Amino acid sequence: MNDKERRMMPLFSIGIVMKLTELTARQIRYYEEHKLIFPERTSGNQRLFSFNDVDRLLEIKKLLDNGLNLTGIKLLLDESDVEKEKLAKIRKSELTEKELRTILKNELSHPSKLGKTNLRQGELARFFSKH
Amino acid sequence: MNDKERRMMPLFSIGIVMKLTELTARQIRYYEEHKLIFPERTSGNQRLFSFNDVDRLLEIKKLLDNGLNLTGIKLLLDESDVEKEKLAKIRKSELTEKELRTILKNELSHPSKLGKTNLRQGELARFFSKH
DNA sequence: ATAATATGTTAGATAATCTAACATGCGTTA
DNA sequence: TAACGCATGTTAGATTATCTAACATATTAT
Repeated sequence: MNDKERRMMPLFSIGIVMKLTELTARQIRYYEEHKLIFPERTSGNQRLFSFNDVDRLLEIKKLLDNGLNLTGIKLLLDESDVEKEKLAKIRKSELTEKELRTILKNELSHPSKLGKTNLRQGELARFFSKH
Repeated sequence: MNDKERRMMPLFSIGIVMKLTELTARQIRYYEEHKLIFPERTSGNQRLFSFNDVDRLLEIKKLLDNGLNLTGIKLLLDESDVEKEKLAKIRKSELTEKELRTILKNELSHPSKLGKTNLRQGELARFFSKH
């Protein structure tokens, strides 16, 4: 099991997530309803959140504070996810030479957040990592 | 907030801990009853476990497999905790010269697990750390 | 053979969470 | 200004998860 999988493991009940994020249950469910997070469910239909989910909620909270609405936040986070995928692939060298050239070329014409602070590890992951 | 505090944060319901440890609720409660673990409680009296608690449960499970009984396990874990405290103090240089000399002298006559693999970071903590 | 240990199982109570509906405050727009 | 949409609050009723306590059972130690 690698870090990515660890951060995706469904671990936390909504009660804990409320404390970790200082969001209400209503808010958390509303964000799920609008497809900003995708918590797992127990066999009895209760939500189970991962580290990633909590990170995302903290990010959502911050962006709401900054005046964005849910639609904008969804766009931002989705794009951010795409960038993260790219970075992960690059790190693991899963790209062919051609793909890599395509990405880099594209990066030159439409600079994204690839490599910027935006892509550093999530708030909560840092919170719980060891160093 | 440092690592020690993070690992002590009450985060997991008993249901999650059951899955993480593959222990039954009965077993987990029994070990608490016998003072091997000390999970927190919610305001509604439901148990909340920390990383440390889960680590401890995995250790207990392993030792039971190896034929120890709860009494012996408690002794081992308690002693191990003492050693960890010593190590932590040493790391943070919270010891006077005299205390340090006392520890080292004692170490020579009654070698404990100080510094041995026994004191490496807990199973779960490693499980969830980033590298 | 009996006692102790560790765990299973059950019952009944309580806590936590779920969905769905309606309410509210606050900008935005017609 | 009135109507609307968005984000959130609140409530009700149902369901799931967890709790304690008691009794059952299998294995181990005396």
